[in-house]
Amino acid sequence: MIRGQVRGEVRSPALTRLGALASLDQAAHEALVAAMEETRSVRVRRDLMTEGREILQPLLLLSGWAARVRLLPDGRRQFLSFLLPGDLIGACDHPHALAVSTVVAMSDVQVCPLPHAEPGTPLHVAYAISRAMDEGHLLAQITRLGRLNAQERISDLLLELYERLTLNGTVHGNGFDLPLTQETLADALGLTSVHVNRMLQQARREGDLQWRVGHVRLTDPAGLARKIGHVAVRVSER
Amino acid sequence: MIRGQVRGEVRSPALTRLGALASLDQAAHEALVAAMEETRSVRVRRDLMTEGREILQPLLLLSGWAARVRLLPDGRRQFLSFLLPGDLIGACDHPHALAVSTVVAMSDVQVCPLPHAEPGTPLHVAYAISRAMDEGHLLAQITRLGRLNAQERISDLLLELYERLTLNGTVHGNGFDLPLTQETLADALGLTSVHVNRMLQQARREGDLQWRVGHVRLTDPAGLARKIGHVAVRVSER
DNA sequence: CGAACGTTTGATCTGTCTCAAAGGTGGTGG
DNA sequence: CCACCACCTTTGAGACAGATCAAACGTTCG
Repeated sequence: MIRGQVRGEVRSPALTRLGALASLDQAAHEALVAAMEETRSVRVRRDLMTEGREILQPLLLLSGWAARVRLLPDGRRQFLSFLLPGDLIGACDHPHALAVSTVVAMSDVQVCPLPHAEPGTPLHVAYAISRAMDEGHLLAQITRLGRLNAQERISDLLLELYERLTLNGTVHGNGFDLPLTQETLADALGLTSVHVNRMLQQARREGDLQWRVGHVRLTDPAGLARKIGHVAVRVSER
Repeated sequence: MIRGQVRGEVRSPALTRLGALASLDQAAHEALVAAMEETRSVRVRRDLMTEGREILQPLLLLSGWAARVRLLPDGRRQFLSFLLPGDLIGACDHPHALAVSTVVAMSDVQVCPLPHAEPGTPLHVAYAISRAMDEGHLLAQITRLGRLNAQERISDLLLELYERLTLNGTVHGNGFDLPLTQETLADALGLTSVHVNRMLQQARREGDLQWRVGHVRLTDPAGLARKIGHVAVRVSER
């Protein structure tokens, strides 16, 4: 149990999230502190990992947002998923693993090497759960793109982000910072920025949300979820 | 090394694939044979796993096709990915894992419990690679739905299936069996069956492929890949 | 032979895209 | 403190890819 009763330095959204996935023990705490010694900052728009290149070191995202992205030869761009504090980056466990997607910083971010976890330990469990949730988010993204209309896509994604950020304690009064432009949102949702703009206006008119650059507030997350049939990702009991 | 020089009973597309991912040793071979003792058949359209329910036992798909699918409250359906012989089903390693998607049999299939693999063994590596490829396929699906048009989506998916089936040796003369209707294809590609039909006709007219119920042949896979900018999933060196 | 299932066709409609330009807003330097 | 620039957001008009609805046509198989 590290949450709260530990020196200030290790309190962070990233740790709040990992602690929410599994009750971390002393060993986990030590591994985290050790890894965080090697924290490094990466500027917005810089790549953290490149598709097709070997993964030299899996990372833990400590602060800021990143995204997995794929670029088509003709310039089309598709964001595959967003990575938030506490998310693992490039954690796969076979030798000479290649990154299956590029990971780019959506804001200035801090990352550290992924703390080592012995099989069977709480931290190891937290990683497994994190990976399972990641997969759940990819499936949600597929469903969004394949079968939801523009309006639903936007609400569904914002609800996902709302739920994920709630896990690491950075949602306040149903609002949260989101370092995305309407253009990046569009490239995540398979839409154009013009259409995203119009749909956001409509959502505001209907009172579903408030938007200003870098920040959204959902008026009534539960109600919105009901309205569009959104269900949260669940990967283990309770 | 099991490929080929082993009793007939253990030659199968599923094993060919696993052997292609990592050079399997005697231990792997024995684990596979043991697990296959408990092979069970599942009828087309039956569920192999249900979203939100605990995964009692991870499975190995031995023959036939399955698919991960998500159903929306109003009846919309989205196929998330297809599972082919040699693919793992529900292999995640945290306690009380819940299935993040329903898995349904697209044809009559055979499955067995996932053979046990010790960390560090070839079979374990094969599983890790298989999971990484699975993730790659999900990312490909996201890109298809988000940024490709109808024509490209169809070609891209067929190319993926072509490449995956090549891995387990069931492609002959650039053709392969595919137990999908135009309707199921549509639900995988985020289109309507009517539109899939028209785009398939166009592809045939352009000489890209031949289609008959349950079977496709790609005239020139490499050329088609070039034409639409398709790239195969790669997760490790070589 | 009939029923079930999958494919094909036609006509019309609409959600989203495209292109193009104007309006806001925040930050930086003079 | 103002002027300017870069970056977002907003607006309008028109075009098009793909949806919708409805019906007919083939096959396969019991």
